Amino acid sequence: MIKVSHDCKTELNQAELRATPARIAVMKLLENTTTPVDVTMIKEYLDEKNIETDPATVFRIVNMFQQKGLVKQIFFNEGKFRYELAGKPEHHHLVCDSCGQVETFADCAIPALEKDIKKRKGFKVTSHSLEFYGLCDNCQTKHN
Amino acid sequence: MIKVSHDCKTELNQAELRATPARIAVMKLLENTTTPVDVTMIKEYLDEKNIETDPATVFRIVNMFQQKGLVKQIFFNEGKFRYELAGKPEHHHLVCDSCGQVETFADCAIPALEKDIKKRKGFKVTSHSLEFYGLCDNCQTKHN
DNA sequence: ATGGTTGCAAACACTTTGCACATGA
DNA sequence: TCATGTGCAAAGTGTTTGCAACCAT
Repeated sequence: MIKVSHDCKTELNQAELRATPARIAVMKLLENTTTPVDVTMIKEYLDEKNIETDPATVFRIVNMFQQKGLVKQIFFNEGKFRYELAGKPEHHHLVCDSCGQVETFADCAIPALEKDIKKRKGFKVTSHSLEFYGLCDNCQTKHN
Repeated sequence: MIKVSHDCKTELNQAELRATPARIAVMKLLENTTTPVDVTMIKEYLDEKNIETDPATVFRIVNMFQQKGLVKQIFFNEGKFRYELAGKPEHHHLVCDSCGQVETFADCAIPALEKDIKKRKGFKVTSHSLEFYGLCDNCQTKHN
């Protein structure tokens, strides 16, 4: 029983959030994009869809989504946050320093590391961030 | 031949930077601290040492240091950058969500992962960031 | 002496907040 | 209806920049 297309409205209501046009559109964007997006990108998307908003509202939306556990904040050393849908299978990002393209990479050895950290440091890991920076396949051939 | 205490002045000159009081002090702070520091913390340290500066100068100093490869920018999901001396052995940070204390953790499996990434994605990793968030030993007993 | 550095003030980018108005349930 | 959301404007951070004065080399 595969649910191909989410019903954003219901999804929002389940999170105890009212389904406003802006929120529905942000949900849709997040569901259809593979790269984490920042507030400016979201705003541009809303503009395209002729949904009037201002940045403050977009910030409020993503913050609320985050609080409800719908999205995850990501940081790429750009001085601003990006957001992606939470609940995706564990994965990390490969950020190209040259073209900015973002690939994803699953399957890493972190869970084992976390156990090790607990054992050796007594520190209980609840989350982590792991991003890789470098050159994507394309940019390697272009530039060197 | 172990060099116990660095000569910050020489070190700066080697990096083609003039050894000003502020820069020397920042070098010293970085050498004597185990936790990555942000600009505000640096500024406070300089105040204590009665070295007049303003934040713009501190930003210029850390940016210049970074450009010269003397320091590394670190991000802890706080909305601002921290800095630590570059050239330390590879390690990662354990950031306590409760008290903010930062421990370090060496020896992780990333280098092997990077090879895997190159093989599977063609992406050439030049750097990565890996931080863990959770509860330090102390805060686990205090809060739960 | 002179070019790298700094202080100050102003500008920027990103993000948050207060309040009156609008709207989804 | 009425609590929840939004628009607008203003303010709060963190960071960068232009320019004249300053100081390390």
